Amino acid sequence: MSHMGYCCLMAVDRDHVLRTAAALLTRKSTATMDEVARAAGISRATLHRHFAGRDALVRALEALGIAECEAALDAARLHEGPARDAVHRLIRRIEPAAGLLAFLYTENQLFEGEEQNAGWARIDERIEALFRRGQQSGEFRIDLTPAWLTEALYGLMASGAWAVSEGRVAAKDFTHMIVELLLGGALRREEP
Amino acid sequence: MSHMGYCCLMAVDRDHVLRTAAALLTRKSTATMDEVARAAGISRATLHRHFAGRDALVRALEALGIAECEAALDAARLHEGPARDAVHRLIRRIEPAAGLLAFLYTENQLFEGEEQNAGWARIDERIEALFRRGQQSGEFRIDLTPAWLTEALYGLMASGAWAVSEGRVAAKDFTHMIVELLLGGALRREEP
DNA sequence: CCCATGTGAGACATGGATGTCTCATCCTGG
DNA sequence: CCAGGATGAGACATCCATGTCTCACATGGG
Repeated sequence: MSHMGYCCLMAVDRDHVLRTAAALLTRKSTATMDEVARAAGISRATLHRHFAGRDALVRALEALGIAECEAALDAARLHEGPARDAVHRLIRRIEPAAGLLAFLYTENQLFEGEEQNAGWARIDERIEALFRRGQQSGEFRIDLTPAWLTEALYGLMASGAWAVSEGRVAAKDFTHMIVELLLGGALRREEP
Repeated sequence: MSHMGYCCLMAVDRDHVLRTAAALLTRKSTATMDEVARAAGISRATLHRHFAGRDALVRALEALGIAECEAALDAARLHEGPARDAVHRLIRRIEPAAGLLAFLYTENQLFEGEEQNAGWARIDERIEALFRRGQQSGEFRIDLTPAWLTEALYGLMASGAWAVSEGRVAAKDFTHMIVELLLGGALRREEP
């Protein structure tokens, strides 16, 4: 416990702050650093000690989102079994992070010129690969590109997260609504 | 031409400014008033003469978006013919405004407490009615609520607009991608 | 016990966007 | 030609979020 630093509190707090910030920014993406701090139950000074500025906070949030996404990707074991079941597992696993992802998704829309975190490219690639596999196995229709299906998945997750947070959709239906809508469109219709 | 006011330029310019601002804010939602003005080819002073502040501009943009939406709703004649064809017509008609709608959709997410324009409620209701009609006629599955289908339509339009603007999807495929994905999910599968 | 570290509260300066105002210019219609 | 409205350029003042710093406190370990 010597070289680990002062105490174990720092890492714990950092994670707690991060998750609180994610929850707040999901609802109000323009929240002030002060609001973020108060939401986490700490002062603005302490918040700034952990994350040097809003940029750093958002970047940390991005890293968290990427990590949770990749964890979900791993846990869903995308290359096993039918692609449609893999999509279902993916969405189920990723649901807890949907709010954070929605925030980051819209946030990234205004990064325009700047290069974005390479993690997103890896994630995009893995999801696209899943849809491609489904197309090659004949499960998914081929007139919708994997890139579009991936983008649509992001859009539906954002819509779903917002709809839930505004009470237009029950939280318990989240996964079902998204899976059914996305798969119903992505699955090739069975011929009569 | 006497009581119409000074000259015809003002109204024309107002519309031009509005559309330019819509195009810019669609790509960069944090654009400065100065950037908006320069994009429209006018000075910040003149922009401020037409729209007293950013709030007023966004509100005007919102009114424009609502007007275009309702025009699309009218033109699509939602209560005629099969519901699935009506959905197709709606998306086709609404496509030109998709970028603006995407901007307003995400913008509205942070209006949190404030009451939002009643126009959105009317539009939501008309779209939900369309999905409800499709469910009652047996065209659409009933396990996805009209509210969710409406929300999903917004989300897919936003995703589609962004995907097109970033070159991940061809602009000419916009309507097809959205209609096929949404309807494929909303349509009841034909029993084998 | 006493010191070190983390923290909260708050002051202060800074920067960026915005609202407002003035003035010179331009154009157009009478 | 001339007067009035509209515009562009720019100067300011202001507001708000942010970055930075100081100081007092408390808490826990040596």
